[in-house]
Amino acid sequence: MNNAEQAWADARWRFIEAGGRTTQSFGLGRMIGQIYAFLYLSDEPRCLDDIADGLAVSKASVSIGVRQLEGWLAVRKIWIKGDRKDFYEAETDFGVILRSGLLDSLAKKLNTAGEQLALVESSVKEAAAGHNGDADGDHFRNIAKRLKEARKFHGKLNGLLNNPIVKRLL
Amino acid sequence: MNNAEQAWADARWRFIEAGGRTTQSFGLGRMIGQIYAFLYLSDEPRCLDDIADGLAVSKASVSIGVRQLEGWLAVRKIWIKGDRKDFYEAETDFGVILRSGLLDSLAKKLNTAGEQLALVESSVKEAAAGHNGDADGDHFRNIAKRLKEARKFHGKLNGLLNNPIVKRLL
DNA sequence: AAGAACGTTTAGTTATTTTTAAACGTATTG
DNA sequence: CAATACGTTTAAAAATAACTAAACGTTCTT
Repeated sequence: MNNAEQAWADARWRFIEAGGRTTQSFGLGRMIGQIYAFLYLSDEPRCLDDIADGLAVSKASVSIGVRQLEGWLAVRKIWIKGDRKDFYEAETDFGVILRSGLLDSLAKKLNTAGEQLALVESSVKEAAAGHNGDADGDHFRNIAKRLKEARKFHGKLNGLLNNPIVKRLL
Repeated sequence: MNNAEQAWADARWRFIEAGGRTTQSFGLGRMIGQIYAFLYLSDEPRCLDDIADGLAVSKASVSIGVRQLEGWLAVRKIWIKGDRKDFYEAETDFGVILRSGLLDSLAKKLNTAGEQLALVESSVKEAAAGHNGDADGDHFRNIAKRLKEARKFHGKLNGLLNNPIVKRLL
């Protein structure tokens, strides 16, 4: 391998590692980013073994990671006739990934958070009702007020995530 | 503890746990969400020991977690005269937290990702230049094209994060 | 100045997550 | 139908992250 080739191999590997660190920092695990980066730097589809070899990890890890990526539409399964292997290629349109994959899961998390808010809010209202006029009542009513604000913000965020203008910007 | 009180204690604890799970799912760790939820349901500032007792964890964990939360402006240190303890209260304006804390760190991550993109892009361009006309050259030029698109998207995202309209919506 | 009350750091432990090797199931080939 | 080539599952190992107890350094109190 000559100098130029080595330089490219180095750059490529650093990019893959950076991808891994990035997804890691979002709590998605290292494999996800590494696999995606690997496929992103391939202009032709790759099979599981290619990926596993390329990243020096087990095929099992790749199998799991690839499935996750597929769920987010970050990666696409390619059928090559005459070959039994599953091939994968990276979705290069980040807008698709963001909209269909990541923002979706964000919206879901936001939703369960909202449910928890509603639960505790109704509970604190009940508590407040049971302490009408006394000092503890003030305590509960204060908290109820906060929770109401929180729910308002929750709605605002939800709206933003579904805002067509914002979506268009991606 | 009577029935109503027990119901409130339960709801409260479930809320705290849900907070922990939420931050966990974002890769921020469980403590962060639990501490924040605890303070959020207190209408008066709490010291480290209060929090540690309330969550049944060590003071060391709380000390670390609280510092993290402070960095995001999600929690504020309160000085109560005549008391040497540090008290903390939750920032109840989620807009502040999002803008000053979370989006900031998101922007930073986006930025380092952009740097990596630029690095690998310049490297692939060099590689392409070294293979002018041959088949490998096409390979490199294909990848270069992708990376250019990626950088474009990166810029778009960056713009969105700094978009005043979006900021106003929070 | 000694003692007590803090918050922080750190070294070690525990818990969790990630990764792997091997077993497995299925489809394909000879 | 036996052998091979796959992708997936799973149980265990390895790596990582979270958490704690104890030691520490400060600041306050007496």
